[in-house]
Amino acid sequence: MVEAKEISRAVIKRLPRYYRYLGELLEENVERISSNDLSKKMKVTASQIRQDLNNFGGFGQQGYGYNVKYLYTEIGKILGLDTRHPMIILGAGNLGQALANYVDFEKRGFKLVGIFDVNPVLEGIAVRGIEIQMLSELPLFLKEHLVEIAVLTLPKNRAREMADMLIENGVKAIWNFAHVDLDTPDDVIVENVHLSESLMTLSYNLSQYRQEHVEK
Amino acid sequence: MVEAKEISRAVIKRLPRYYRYLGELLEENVERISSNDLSKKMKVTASQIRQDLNNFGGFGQQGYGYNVKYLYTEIGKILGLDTRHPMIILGAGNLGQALANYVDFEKRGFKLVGIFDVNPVLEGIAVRGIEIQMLSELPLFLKEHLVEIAVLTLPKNRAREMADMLIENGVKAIWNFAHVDLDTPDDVIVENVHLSESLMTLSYNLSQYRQEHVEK
DNA sequence: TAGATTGTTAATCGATTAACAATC
DNA sequence: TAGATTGTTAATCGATTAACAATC
Repeated sequence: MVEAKEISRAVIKRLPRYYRYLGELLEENVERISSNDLSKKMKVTASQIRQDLNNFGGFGQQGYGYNVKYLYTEIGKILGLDTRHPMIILGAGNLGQALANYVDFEKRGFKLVGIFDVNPVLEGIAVRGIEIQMLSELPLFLKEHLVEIAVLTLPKNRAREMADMLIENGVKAIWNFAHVDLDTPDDVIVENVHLSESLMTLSYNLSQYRQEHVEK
Repeated sequence: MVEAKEISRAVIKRLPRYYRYLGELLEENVERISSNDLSKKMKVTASQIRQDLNNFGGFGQQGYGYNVKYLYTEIGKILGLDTRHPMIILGAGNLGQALANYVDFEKRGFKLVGIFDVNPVLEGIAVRGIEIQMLSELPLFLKEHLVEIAVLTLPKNRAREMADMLIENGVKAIWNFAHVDLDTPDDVIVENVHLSESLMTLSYNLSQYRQEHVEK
């Protein structure tokens, strides 16, 4: 059977934040929490929390609230953190290496199985136990290994061709740090992280605030 | 005089993307573009483009469209990219160094003036001409230099205390890569980049797609 | 049982799209 | 002038908040 109702992007974007807060509560050994208490911590409305969670099922109990551990586990499942996701990184520059070294990913099921770069100087250098390979070896690698997620941390000119090659070889999701919008078929998931756009948003808010508060 | 109407967050988040596409058109020596043609390139509605831009003024001309260079420049101004933003990085790990090395920021007015870390091994090492200093030197540095933006690329336990210290010393904006929500006064701008949350969103979409298309 | 708090429906608010008169 | 395309108002759609009956 196929899940019918489409869940809005806005809701999904909020799930990881719920997951983070519940994880913290769990570490503090909090057993249960009401939508009201959680709403105060997270600075959202209790109504939104209940509404969001009920997209996926009734995780709470009237008069009690939500069991922290249970809810944490369930959201983890919804986010697909209970399964193993083999992942490769394309581009072993600072950003690629930063992501490779990020321990938490492994905990959440994101298993780094390869790192690739064009720079021959980097060949063979190990990052978290994974030796950097040449990008030219990637097509063969993809034929021999199951890779679910590819992380693109390379310059934008190379990103597009690499995306095409990845898709051709069955990669199903791309975490894209290059400053381009990739053109991909519907069955390939793309999640963009455009850092420069994030910084520009910050810059806008800064200029805006200044204009509103500092009379010239 | 103070700008009255509040512009929605959704619109602001789209501005950098317009800016990017206009920059590309500019490089291709395209002189003018209609909202309709741009909408096809960007895969948004023409209506949205016109609506968005008209929040800031009438940049187009009936029967002609928009002058690419003019619009590019104007959006740049709106985003505050025409002014210099002195910036420091806290945390000189891979991520901090990746951001420090990102050339484009400098082009857009984001001027790196300092890098700080706790690790004494890193002290004095230069990244893009800026020597890494110890975090303990930061309060004094802030008293002697004007810093507008601080980039937080350090572990979450340290992020919160550092944010407090930065704010106390007059820093007006924080680009936060730590996995915490900072508690800051209204006049301090915080832009969060929660990478793990982005990856979880990707993971959700992957699991979701699989459930919808692969019957068990 | 009484009190607390969810799940869910209804009301409100905001954002997107459509339509078209204004105008270059 | 005729054609193109904006700027802007109105209509629609979607997301958030409020309210409350259901129920633990």
